[in-house]
Amino acid sequence: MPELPEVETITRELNRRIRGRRIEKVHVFRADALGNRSPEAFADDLYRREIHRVSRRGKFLIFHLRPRRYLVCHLRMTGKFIVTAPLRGPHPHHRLWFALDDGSLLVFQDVRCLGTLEVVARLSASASLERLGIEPLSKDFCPEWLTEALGRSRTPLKNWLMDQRRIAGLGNIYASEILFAAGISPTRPADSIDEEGASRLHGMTKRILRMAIRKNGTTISDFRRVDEKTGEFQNFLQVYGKTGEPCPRCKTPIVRIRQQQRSTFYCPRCQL
DNA sequence: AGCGGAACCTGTCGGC
DNA sequence: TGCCGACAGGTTCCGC
Repeated sequence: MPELPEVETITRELNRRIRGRRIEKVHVFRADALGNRSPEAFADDLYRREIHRVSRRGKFLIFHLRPRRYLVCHLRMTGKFIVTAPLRGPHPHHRLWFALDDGSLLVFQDVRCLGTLEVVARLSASASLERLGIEPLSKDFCPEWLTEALGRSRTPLKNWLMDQRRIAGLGNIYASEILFAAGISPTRPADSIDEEGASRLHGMTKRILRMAIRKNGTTISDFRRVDEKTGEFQNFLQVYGKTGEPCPRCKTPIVRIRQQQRSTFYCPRCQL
């Protein structure tokens, strides 16, 4: 489900809704997300800590707690955080409840149970965070960095963009959309992109991510905001999921191919 | 280094 | 109606 813009949307909304709240109780209905951790140990780690703020790194959501702990979450395909008034009982896909000190409920729900929640004392103790590459909306992500990094790999560009060890936060939707906007084929080897192409790719990456954040992310089926509203960027997609539809630029039918067991959508005429 | 394939899960949809 | 395969905003591990 969520890529950088969706996680950023959730981060901002959680900051608005639950910053400063204290966790009074943790209910675990299904513990898949906790890995090997027992629900009791997990709950003990969080008990009575304050949610000081929420941040994002790549596609990870990070709750900064006081006294100091970090709850590091990955929503994978179908994970969601919803803030609601107290409920009588869990809905079928509710996996955890965090009861907060103002009476509201922070719900973690996840249809496919692929999401992960981890508590650490220092962020550097999280192996998954340590693996992540550059933040595409940071100043460090510049055309020079991109040109240099692309030159060191022969991987097909779409795969390259989705590798979280290189750039953190791009997934299947935005990789396709960025490549379309930049007019570059998803199958081109990374090191075949010249400086001008890298510069376009850099510009479109920033532009599309920013626009998607402004539209509160993309809802195809599952993604929901903290208040259960959908995002709006699905109305602005140019190629993702548009197999057979005319390319918005040249009217050539959009094509779907498989790369790394994922669908890639592109225009075979505009993207070279 | 990097690919394909499978695994982790559940749900939905289309075809027969 | 019901069964089966394909597919889904993700990541990781294994073998080659």
